Amino acid sequence: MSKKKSIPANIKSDLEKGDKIYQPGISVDCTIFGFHENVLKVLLLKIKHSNKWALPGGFIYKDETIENAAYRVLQERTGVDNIFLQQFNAFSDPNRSDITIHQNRYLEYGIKIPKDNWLLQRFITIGFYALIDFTEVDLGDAISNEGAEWVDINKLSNLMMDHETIVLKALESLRTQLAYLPIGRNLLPKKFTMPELQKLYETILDQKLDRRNFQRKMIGFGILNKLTETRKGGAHKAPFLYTFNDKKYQKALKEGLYGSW
Amino acid sequence: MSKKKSIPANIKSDLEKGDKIYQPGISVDCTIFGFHENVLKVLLLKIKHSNKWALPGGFIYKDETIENAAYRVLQERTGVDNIFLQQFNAFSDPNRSDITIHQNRYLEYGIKIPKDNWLLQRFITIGFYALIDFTEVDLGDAISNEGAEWVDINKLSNLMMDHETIVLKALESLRTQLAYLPIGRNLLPKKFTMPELQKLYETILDQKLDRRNFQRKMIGFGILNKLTETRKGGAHKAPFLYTFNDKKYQKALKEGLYGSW
DNA sequence: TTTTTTGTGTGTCTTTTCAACACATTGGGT
DNA sequence: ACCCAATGTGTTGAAAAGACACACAAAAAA
Repeated sequence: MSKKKSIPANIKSDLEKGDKIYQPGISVDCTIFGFHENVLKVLLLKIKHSNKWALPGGFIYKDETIENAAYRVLQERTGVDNIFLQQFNAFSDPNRSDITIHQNRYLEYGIKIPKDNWLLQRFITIGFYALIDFTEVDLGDAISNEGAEWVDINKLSNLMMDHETIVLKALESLRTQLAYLPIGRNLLPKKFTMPELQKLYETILDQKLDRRNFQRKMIGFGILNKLTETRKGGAHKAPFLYTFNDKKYQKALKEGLYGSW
Repeated sequence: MSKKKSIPANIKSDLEKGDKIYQPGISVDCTIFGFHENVLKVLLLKIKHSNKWALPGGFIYKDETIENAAYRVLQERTGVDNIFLQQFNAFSDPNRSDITIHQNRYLEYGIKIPKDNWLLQRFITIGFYALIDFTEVDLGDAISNEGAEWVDINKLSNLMMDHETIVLKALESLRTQLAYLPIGRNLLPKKFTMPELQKLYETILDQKLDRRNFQRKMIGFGILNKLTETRKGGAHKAPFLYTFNDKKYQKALKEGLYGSW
């Protein structure tokens, strides 16, 4: 048995008055994608006293939209502002919840959650996925006391509840969107090279692309600014740096990269 | 004042015990698309004692998925079995609800809904869209006592709450999916002609398509069976009839019409 | 300093796809 | 029997996609 610790005020009030301030039975969960060292990663939270991992998620205040709730969660966890956020699916398996997670969380403070407490109800969760510039996130700082880590999308294991399903569905949605929407603006640093952008695409799509055709296609989209600078320091010929043309990028986000039919 | 009518048992129990049997604060709303006389239509319900229209929707039982709830709603309203159903968005504007609609509904029976009743809470709704063979729906039969009507997608008016927003978003999703998924299987009768299929596409996309290129493209997808029969009776050359190849159609639904990159 | 290594920049050719168009065919109307 | 209008089918040129070759530059090795 662990020694009783004093319970933080917000955790206590969530338990006792959560049903008054939150929309009951609904939550948001965010699959946060980041790109680092040529690997696509998702931000996961370590659950205390357990070997399981969870997606950052939260509840919805009675007077806010789910989009706002998702953004709030992202802000709290990453501190980043420049985020692409996209709702993609609601998950509603009646058995998706795992009440032991909540119970263990409060057991730490010597509290047993009453059976009829709102936290132990069935929850339906709205899945969002977010694209974030890995380099702007400071895990130690903005993240809560529970451990947080970027996990390789291909090495997921021990996710709680249906969170692995959610991540995989998020990835599927991202891949689909990649076909007709520009991405990268939020996953890469301000300045980046063409090979870096290509690696990002290859990683998300999980397939090799032809270097020269990729470049021609990307430039054809007309959303890039080629800079005169190059990225020195690499072991070989210095590639040019690019930035996204914000105006045209936004336009492409609205209208799509192709004109459809 | 209208004379009090006796209240149906299920309506009464919904009010009194709805919070016990339904997931609170969540609903599903279905945008049901049908295609008739070269017009894309949605199935709307007339709200009693009001000039407003509503999407068919419903609540979610505590032990069912939202997909199941949506399917249940469709079954109740259309009686049709062969339905393509797709979740596309959750709508969560805190002010989207309109409690007067519920109140008026119960006022008919002389009942005033208590302020704290679950029905008057804020609701978040999950939007589904459905594709249905117009010819298989019998409005008079399966539909509830409130009037139901197929309404031209271009002539929407007086929809309650945010239901017009939901319909438009559904249409947008349908258009997007059209680009990489086969549709038609559920919107057209078993046998159909190429011109009919083309009209469907033109209507959804709201643009003219070249007759010959369209045919080549469709056949190229490999999801059609060309029959030896023709559709006689038209004033001109009899077009061939087609059916969908169910096996290949299902495969295309899973994998998409193109192989992506 | 010179050479080697290797990832990057750019051009060309071929193949495939897409888009525009022309003519023959057929069923019903007159 | 003839005409009309919509359907069936083929062709052609333009555009996009895919495959490939060679030149260049920065760091590392010699």
